[in-house]
Amino acid sequence: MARAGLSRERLIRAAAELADEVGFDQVTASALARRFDVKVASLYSHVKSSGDLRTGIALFALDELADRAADAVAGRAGKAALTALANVYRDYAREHPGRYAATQFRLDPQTAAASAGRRHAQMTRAILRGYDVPEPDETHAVRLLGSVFHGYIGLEMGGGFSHSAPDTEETWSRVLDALDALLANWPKS
Amino acid sequence: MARAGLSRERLIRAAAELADEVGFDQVTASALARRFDVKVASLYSHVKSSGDLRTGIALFALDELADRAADAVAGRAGKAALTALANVYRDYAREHPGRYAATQFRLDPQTAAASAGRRHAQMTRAILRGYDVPEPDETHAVRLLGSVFHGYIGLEMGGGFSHSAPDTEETWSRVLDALDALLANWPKS
DNA sequence: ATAATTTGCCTAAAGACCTTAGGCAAAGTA
DNA sequence: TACTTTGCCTAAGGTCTTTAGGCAAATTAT
Repeated sequence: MARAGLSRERLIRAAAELADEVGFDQVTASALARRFDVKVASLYSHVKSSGDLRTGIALFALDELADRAADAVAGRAGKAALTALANVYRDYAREHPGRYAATQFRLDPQTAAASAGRRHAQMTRAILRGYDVPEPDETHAVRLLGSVFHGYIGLEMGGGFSHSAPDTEETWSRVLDALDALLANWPKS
Repeated sequence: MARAGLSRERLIRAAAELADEVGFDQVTASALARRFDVKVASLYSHVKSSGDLRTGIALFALDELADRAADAVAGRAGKAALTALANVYRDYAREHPGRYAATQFRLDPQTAAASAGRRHAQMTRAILRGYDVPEPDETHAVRLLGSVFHGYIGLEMGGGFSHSAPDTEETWSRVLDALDALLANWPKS
């Protein structure tokens, strides 16, 4: 019987696509097996468990997203960099909702440390260099930016802004303006 | 055989407690049945489905949280109100992680409209009255506050701030300072 | 080229969960 | 006390996860 040519890489890639189509938490070993026209048990040679599969998607997405972010901030500074980074996150979430969701999958500390998480923090930090945020406050600012991006995207995708009047594009740009202003006049501690 | 005295109310209450103990997405009809020492099928007279159960928890949590929020903002204005509201959310998330998670469960528009969601938006809006945010910008500000609260709590609970230096309490208070300052000098559109 | 080994996918099976259908006994009503 | 309703039960079919053991295809060695 011909082989299907499975591999951890291919499985995770396909699982990421599946996540975008049906939602991250609907990603199931069975569905993935079906997609490869293979029996479920066959996946277990390549992936330790269902959780391991999810972890794989998360790491993949984190990495892909970090690559895009790095591209976006390269050669930009100040508000241009801020906007570019923010839009990368938001666009990624819209384009690849499943992968974006995977991005928030809780990883154990080990795995998290080895993930692209650091790169993300690093990039946000880089943006602050275009502003006058004093060094000891950097982490606070990084966390604030992370919160706003993550929070806004979460609410927007979750339909939290659905039935209110002004469209979300405008709010988004106002939010970025506000963040820019805030970083520009960072309150002296 | 003596009856267990199930009811939709009791089931949802217990499910909310279960959620806090094992996590919202580990809330399962089976686990709940076990807790009542009852067969799983018995739940289906009181609850339409597993999803219906989750919806129930979500509505319950949304309501409980809105009550706490209302208490907190009552008699306060300006920064005091802002801080109080923000802390209600954060404290609730820490005290009742499962219920807080339920709060973000995606409801269908019908159900969402009938939920306490409006009350939440209303309270955030009320806080803006202590600041000079022009009326047409209110929605933008409400969304920004929601994003920051939701985003910060999500990252903090998800361990996103775990292995960085300054403690999260300080960041939190700096974030609230920043929001206060931002609302106080809301940029003219 | 053939033999030996490794690897990949399969079948089988057991456990957990969800959900529906139909039954019997307890609670509530006539 | 007889009748009706309601609550929890058993039974059963379906999905998903995971482990164990087998056979055949691919790879490597002879």
